[in-house]
Amino acid sequence: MARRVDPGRRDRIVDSALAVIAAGGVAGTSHRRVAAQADVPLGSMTYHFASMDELLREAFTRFATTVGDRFESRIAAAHGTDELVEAIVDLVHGGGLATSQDDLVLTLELYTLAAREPAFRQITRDWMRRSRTVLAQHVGEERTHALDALVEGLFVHVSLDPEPHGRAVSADAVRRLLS
Amino acid sequence: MARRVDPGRRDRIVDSALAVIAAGGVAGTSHRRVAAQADVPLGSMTYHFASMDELLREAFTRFATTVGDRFESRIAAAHGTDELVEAIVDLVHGGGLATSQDDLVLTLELYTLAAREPAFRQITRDWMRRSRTVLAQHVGEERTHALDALVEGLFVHVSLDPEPHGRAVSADAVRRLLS
Amino acid sequence: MARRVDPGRRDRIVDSALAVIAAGGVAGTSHRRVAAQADVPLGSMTYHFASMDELLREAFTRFATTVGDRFESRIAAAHGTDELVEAIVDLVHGGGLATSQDDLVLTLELYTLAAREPAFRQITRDWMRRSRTVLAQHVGEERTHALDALVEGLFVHVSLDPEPHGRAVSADAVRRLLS
Amino acid sequence: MARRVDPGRRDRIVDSALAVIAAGGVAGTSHRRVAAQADVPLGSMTYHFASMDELLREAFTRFATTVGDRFESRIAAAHGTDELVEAIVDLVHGGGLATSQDDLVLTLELYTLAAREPAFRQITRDWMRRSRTVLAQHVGEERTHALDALVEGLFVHVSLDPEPHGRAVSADAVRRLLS
DNA sequence: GATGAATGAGGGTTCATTCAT
DNA sequence: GATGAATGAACCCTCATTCAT
Repeated sequence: MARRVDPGRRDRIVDSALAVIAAGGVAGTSHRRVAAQADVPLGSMTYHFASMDELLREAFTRFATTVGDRFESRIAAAHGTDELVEAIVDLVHGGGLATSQDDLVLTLELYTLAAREPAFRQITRDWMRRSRTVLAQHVGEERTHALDALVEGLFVHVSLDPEPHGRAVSADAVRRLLS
Repeated sequence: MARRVDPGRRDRIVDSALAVIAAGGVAGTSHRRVAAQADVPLGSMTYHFASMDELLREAFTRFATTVGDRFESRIAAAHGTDELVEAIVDLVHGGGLATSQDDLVLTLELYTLAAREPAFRQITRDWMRRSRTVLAQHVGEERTHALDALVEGLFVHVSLDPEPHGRAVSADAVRRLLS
Repeated sequence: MARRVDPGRRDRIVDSALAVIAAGGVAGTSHRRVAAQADVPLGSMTYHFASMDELLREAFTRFATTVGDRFESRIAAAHGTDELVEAIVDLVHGGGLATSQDDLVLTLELYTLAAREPAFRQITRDWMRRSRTVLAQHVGEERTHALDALVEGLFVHVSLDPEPHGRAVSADAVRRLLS
Repeated sequence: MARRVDPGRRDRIVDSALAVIAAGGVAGTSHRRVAAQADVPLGSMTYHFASMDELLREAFTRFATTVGDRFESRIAAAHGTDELVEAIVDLVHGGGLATSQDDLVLTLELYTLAAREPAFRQITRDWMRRSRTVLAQHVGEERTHALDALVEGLFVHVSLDPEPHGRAVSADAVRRLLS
């Protein structure tokens, strides 16, 4: 059956889990489907991850880290208000918070889990904290809460609205919170 | 067996579905569980609702309408900027968008479905439109997008953050978008 | 797939469970094996019995009742000490407590479960009580405990010993407890 | 990793197996559980014992020897009928055949295996023979069968009955078989 | 119209055993 | 010699849906 030696298998399973979640939601995610996606025997799943929950936690932690990285590098590279506004608008309008519909799905699936289970709320809390820390490089710390929330809201609305509002609307709103 | 005459059964099933979803998520929702919650025979489920999807659509439509009603009545009752700000802050901080953790869960479950399935995106779109229509009573229509997005973002952050920001932060942000 | 109408299916499953237990022990009993034995779809198992435990409880209850019936009718038919002794010796030496090796296996499997789980101890307790009630028709109630225990021990030893003791040994012992 | 040098590991595995069997029955005994109990690597199990069956045989052999030792020393120490009766009653009523509920479980699990598999019947046969040999120090050999069987039955009934009979009942019965 | 009974598919998980190291 | 990693089979159970009544 070959494949007995397969380093990086754990990693591949985590990535496959994210792909499966993006395609069918957490509800549609099963050991069997993830195993197929990762080209790994079914028995290998619970060997590497004690339970489905553990796999989900690891997958979403990786996801939050990835998106957080994009957010951080884009925001950190901005200098001055104008560049910051542009960076945020880019992130919201398809530039980083979600590079595909998959990212939107994953974000919302994570929030949904977080709303029900404390273990996942830890992940979203860390994610939010990190975002605010990055924003605090440009704004007073007391402003980061509202700014981050606005980014959140704009992102969700742009993503879910079939006729989303334009970049100018987002830019104007951001600028108001910064002024 | 009693209960053969049971008007309002459809309604009760829909409400029960929302209760079950709030408790265990869409993923944990099954005909069996909803039937048990509604005290209705299992066979009755597929009789009243052709499929699970149909039941979910109806349940979330009702939910969006209920929350939308609360939003509308609170916003419509406000006169002048100060009252509007206070109304919004109330809604965000536990006053109407979510009267319990259940409402948060239901909101996010709906968004999650909407991100993946167009049929549910229709529900969120109508909900967002209605919100903006209500807000347009106070603000120019072009401002409603950003304002509604901010409300969204503040609500999610307040709800998911173990140490949420205070009312003053929300009030200040709202005021800036209104000015 | 025919077979949609199948009265007596529950009964057949219980009997099949006993057959499977006798063949491979409780440890070797699975829904699959019982379903195959009963010629019933696998899904039918947990429909009729909420859990494996419930099936086991019902199966062993039936078994205890069956053996108890044999014990009762044989003992009740005896008149006078001589006939009673002969009845007991018959029962012990292949005449009723176990009509086959299967009955021995089932008896011991039941005792084993009873030793670990109170739910099954209820079954053995009822069985023991019934035996003593029957014996009390011939002996003072205070003697039934020891007599029943002796029957138990003789039965187990006869059954497990590759070179079991003869009927005379059993008859003598019983007679001593009766005198 | 430590533990590479670990004499007595085989012994510890056997003892752990008995502990696991006592806790969850033979049915609930697995390599994994025994390995965990013995604090031994899983791979070590099939290295030391070719199969589960071999481990079970060794474990139950040890168990039968242990209980047999207790039986022997208690019986051998008795002088005269009165002391013998008291020794037996002690053994039956919590004094040696079972020093805990675990011993009862193990005894019955062994009988159950013996009823189905000849390899284990060898163990019970040797155990019974040894018991009779010890009893033969006090009684004519032809009486040991019935006496041992009575001990067996009294022990099981005392152990499984929620309201077990008293010591006097056992003492009287034993005395009758001795007279 | 309404429902209890039924079922095949699939769920997560545990397992004894194998094998490369 | 000893073991961590791996796996395919089997485990119990839940499910949406169908169907005879």
